[in-house]
Amino acid sequence: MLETAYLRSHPEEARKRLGKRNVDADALLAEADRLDEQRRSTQNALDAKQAEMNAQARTIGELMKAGKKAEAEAAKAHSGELKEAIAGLKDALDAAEKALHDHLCTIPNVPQDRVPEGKIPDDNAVVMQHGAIPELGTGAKPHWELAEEYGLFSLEMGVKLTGAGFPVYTGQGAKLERALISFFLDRAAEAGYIEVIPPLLVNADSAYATGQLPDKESQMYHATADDLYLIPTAEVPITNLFRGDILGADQLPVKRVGYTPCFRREAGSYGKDVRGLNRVHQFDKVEIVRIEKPEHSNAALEEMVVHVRGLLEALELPYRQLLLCGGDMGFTSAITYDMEVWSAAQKRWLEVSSISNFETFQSNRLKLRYRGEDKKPHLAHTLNGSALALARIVAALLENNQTPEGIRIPKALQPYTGFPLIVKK
RNA sequence: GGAGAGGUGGCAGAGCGGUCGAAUGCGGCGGUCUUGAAAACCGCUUUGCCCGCAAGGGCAACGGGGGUUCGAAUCCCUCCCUCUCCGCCA
Repeated sequence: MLETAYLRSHPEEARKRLGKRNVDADALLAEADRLDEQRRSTQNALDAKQAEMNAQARTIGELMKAGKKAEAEAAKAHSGELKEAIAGLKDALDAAEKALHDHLCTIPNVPQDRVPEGKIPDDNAVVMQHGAIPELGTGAKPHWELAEEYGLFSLEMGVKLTGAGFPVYTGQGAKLERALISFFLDRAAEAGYIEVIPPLLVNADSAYATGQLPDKESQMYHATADDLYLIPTAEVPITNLFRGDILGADQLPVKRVGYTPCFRREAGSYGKDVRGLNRVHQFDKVEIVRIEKPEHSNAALEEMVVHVRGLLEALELPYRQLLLCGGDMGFTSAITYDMEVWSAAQKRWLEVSSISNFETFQSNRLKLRYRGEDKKPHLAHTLNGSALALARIVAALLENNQTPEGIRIPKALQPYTGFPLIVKK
């Protein structure tokens, strides 16, 4: 959620930056301005009445103490209408605050200046590309066929247990999954991220604070008996760890990493996007989260990108880095890089990481602050990135490394799998 | 799931319905003293919103919500949470 203070102090900048989104920036900001103005004038009126009320109560207290009963009673006479006025203003203030808040919830974060213009994924900028695109011979198989052949995972088994989109990993496939998780966690630890194993269910307050609620409710599984939500990403519990905190300047930066399964309903998806592991309802992901001072958040973003590139290079996967255009960015982000790996049999790029700087958009809802040089609390910047999302990495690894002898495991991963080659069962 | 206890400032812990945003202790910050440090002593030390260039001022907040009252941290209702014991259990 954007800060009204920012909108008031930088109206032109906000309008310009928001203009890169597929939204009517002028209308959204004008309405925000109007509602904010209304809220403040109501607040002023209420404050004045309450000050009056307080003064009167104090007077009556003093009269009572002095034993001037009659005068005290007389002073009470006026209080009825004051009370009524206050009640009315309170209702008006609640309504004004709610209207403003609801409206602010519909305004996406303002993109940074370097975010490219554009409305669709084709407008994203390719920042860099790394690694040769492998040419597989004829007979190359997509990962879902390889999975069957080598007994690595089964979506059919998942259907029996749960429903579509819940893979069951078996044998070397299960081992590969576990190896990747350990590998990613170890690399993050080396980079200074402290590991966290959070709950997989969160309450509505948490889901709200990181922005999954109210707008993306349909993305999450909801355990209604206890009113808890299955996390769609570790970002939710890990970022919420710091909800409401005021961190000391010496506590920054905060660097956390967490492995969790992620649960997504993915309502409305269909077609080639959902074949095999391309899009599933449950997948494993290692997520890195950072809390930074504003002046350092963009440098932190680049550090995260370098970290993720290192992972992809260690896995010997061809990849490219995109800078998302204004129209394709997530609602809460100020700037996002996507990392995509080449899936050689499908001959397409698969998104395996999204690395974003949210600036104060999330921390405003989280009320996550740090104490600045001036000893006062300021909203911190939050960032996160996948490092990495497992299912699609597995898909690319299987496809790109298939050979007549079996599926080759990248060297860096072999200490974790314990085998250099996936062979037929 | 059953029974009981409790939710106050960073922590601990007070608080007759009337200047209580809140005693006191600890912690933290600044200062005096000291060659330095410790100790001792003195002062400061919550957050949000609003008005203001600032100085400063106003309003709100003692788990959440509602009620009683001229006035509530203090009384009533309700919800939530935590802890202890019992049951069940990886």
